[in-house]
Amino acid sequence: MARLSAKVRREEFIIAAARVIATTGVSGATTRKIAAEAGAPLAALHYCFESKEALFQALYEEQIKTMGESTWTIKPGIGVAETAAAMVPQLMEWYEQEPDYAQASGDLMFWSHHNDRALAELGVNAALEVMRETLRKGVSGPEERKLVEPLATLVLALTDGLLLQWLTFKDTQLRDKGVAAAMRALRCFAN
Amino acid sequence: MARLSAKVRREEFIIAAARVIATTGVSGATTRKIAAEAGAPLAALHYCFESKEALFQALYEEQIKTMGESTWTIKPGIGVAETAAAMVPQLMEWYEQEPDYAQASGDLMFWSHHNDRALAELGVNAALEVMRETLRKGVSGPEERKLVEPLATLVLALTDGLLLQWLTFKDTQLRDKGVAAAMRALRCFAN
Amino acid sequence: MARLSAKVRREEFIIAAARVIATTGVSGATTRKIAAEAGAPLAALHYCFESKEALFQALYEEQIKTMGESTWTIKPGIGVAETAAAMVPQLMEWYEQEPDYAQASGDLMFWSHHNDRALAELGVNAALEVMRETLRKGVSGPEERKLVEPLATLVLALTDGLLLQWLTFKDTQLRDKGVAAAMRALRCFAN
Amino acid sequence: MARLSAKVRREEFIIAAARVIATTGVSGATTRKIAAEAGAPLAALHYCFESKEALFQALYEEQIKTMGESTWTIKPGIGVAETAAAMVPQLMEWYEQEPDYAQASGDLMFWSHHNDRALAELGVNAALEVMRETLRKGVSGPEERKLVEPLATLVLALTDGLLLQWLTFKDTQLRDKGVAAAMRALRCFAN
DNA sequence: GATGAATGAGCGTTCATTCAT
DNA sequence: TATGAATGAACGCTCATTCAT
Repeated sequence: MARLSAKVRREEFIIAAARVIATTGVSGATTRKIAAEAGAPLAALHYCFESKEALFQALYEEQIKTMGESTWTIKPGIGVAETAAAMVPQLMEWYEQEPDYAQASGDLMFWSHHNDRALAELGVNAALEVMRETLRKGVSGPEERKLVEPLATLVLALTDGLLLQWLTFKDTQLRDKGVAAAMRALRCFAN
Repeated sequence: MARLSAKVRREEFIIAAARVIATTGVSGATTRKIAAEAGAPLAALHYCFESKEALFQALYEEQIKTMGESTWTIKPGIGVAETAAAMVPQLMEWYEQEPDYAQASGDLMFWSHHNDRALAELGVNAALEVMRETLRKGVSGPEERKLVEPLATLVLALTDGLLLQWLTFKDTQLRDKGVAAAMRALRCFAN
Repeated sequence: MARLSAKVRREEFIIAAARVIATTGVSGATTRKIAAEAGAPLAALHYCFESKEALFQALYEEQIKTMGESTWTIKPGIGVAETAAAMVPQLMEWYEQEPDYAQASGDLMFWSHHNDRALAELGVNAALEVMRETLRKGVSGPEERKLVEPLATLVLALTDGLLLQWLTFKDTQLRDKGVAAAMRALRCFAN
Repeated sequence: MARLSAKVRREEFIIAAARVIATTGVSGATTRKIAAEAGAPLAALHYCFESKEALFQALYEEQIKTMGESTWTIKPGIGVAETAAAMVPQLMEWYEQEPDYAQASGDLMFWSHHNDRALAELGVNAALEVMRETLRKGVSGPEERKLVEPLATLVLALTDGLLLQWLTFKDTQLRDKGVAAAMRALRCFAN
């Protein structure tokens, strides 16, 4: 019970941290604000996490894990071109459904550059791996295998880039045009 | 310290701010660190800028301006496909030559999301406009005009996304593969 | 520093603030000086009070309360004339016994004019009410009731005015002459 | 011309200081605010005055001088009682006509306690002397001479005290009642 | 185990003042 | 002489963290 409670508390702090970072950025995300957002006493934060940095790491790691566990609606063997194309709108949709996580994820990406390069690399590598795995599921022929790697890079770059534009404008129309263009680019790249 | 024109001083603070942000991130970029990096007394910072925030804005605005003034080696009338393709390596090269500005620019992009949304939009809009203008120079036929807009979005998204990967790994080989893939994607998108 | 109840700590800061204000005036009463005077770390001040202003308010409010709780040696039914006359030396004596509070009280009176007018009015109203109440205790006949209000004003004005002179010269002889004159004026005013 | 200009400038700074002190109190009266209020460059203040303190002293001295030069409408030989009584409303009227000077004067009185005791004493002594002189003009018989000293003390104390109440409430009715009471007290004191 | 109390370090900013011209 | 430029010192305050209970 106590063990569980601690786990639950950790999770609550992580969620609160995401919300606060999404609102104020990393530089404005103080322990006080996070504790308040979590509805927990300030000292509890350091009871659950060694430091604020550790909390941010945990959040970033969780976001990486979440991305890995995300379910993609991909028809197996549909071909890498269609698979890659299908990934873009699905990712962007997830960003829209979880705007706090999307925003915080970007903030933490840059934060990790300055505070934990290994984690930063882990994050991008994890994302790349997710792309690869998903693409592999769609592979329809042996010669398509060679396309998995560059497509993974492309899909990640495109979705990151489009996320930036989305976070800036929050403009659905603009986003959809970008998504359509990205899909077409990926399709013809792979054909 | 010798008497300097306010303009020179401002510029020095801006350069120092870029370096400090590139090293520590926005959250670690304190006025004292920036002043030390600039070799100036702390009070001088507030003599030149109303606030730390104003300094960051000035830096971000300058980066936007710099991007607009960057010279592209584009052969006029070469066609939008080739133009778009040519832009990717040129931008990435600039990022490599100015790593501090590249890193700080990313940090400030997210910082502006939380502190000055108008500036954030200005930044992305400026970048998009640069892409459009450059693409227009390469337009070879009237039917290519329609491609300028989606290509601008794509080039920006791709280069932003590749910058993220580059900032994370600083791996030249990886970057070149990404650049090659992006170029191919853009070429076949436009043909 | 040992663990202290928040109440005790607050009180210590208030006393320290009174001493510092009495010495340096409000404009010289910095948080650092007050904390040093209280023998407490600077951060503790802001743990107990929201701001320096809040500490000053608390001090001023306490002084108002203290004044209300002060015990007057008044024989009931002695008549308003004698009561009013008796109040002057008693108040001046208290000022002499608590010179820091007397001085700080004057400083804060003017400080409150500029920072919290409501508090300033509260202070004077509280003082007036104390005068009224005390005078009422001395009332010996129904026709004296009408004298309570003007006497309250007069006693307060006279004691404030004499306090100013006392704070300036700290001259006991001078003060006693002033007190004697004030007593005579009040006596014959009421007869 | 230049000499005159310097003199004029000094005067302008003094007037500006009075206004700023009246508005913000001594603690909020910064050199910048005063210079701005005077419409003069900041450095000019230190060109005219050795320090901010010197400016405040000059202001306080001028206020003392002004008080000495104030013209009283006193009928000679009317008797000390009537003279004293007549002084109260005249002073209060002057306070109403020059609210900034009245407020600043009070602030500076307490400021001088902490920064220049000699000046503080000078101020009160000057005020007392003004009271004495004016009272002497009204003396109607030799036996009234003895009343000049205590009356001077009383008039000053009463007007200071009433000023405090006036500055706090800015309530004309209340002030007039206080003035009436003070006049009656002075009259019967001297008869 | 859980938390209110406490704090050293450092924050962004403003101050009165001086200096170079 | 007159002033924009410049600054050391200090300001009020908040930070992440620890400690006593």
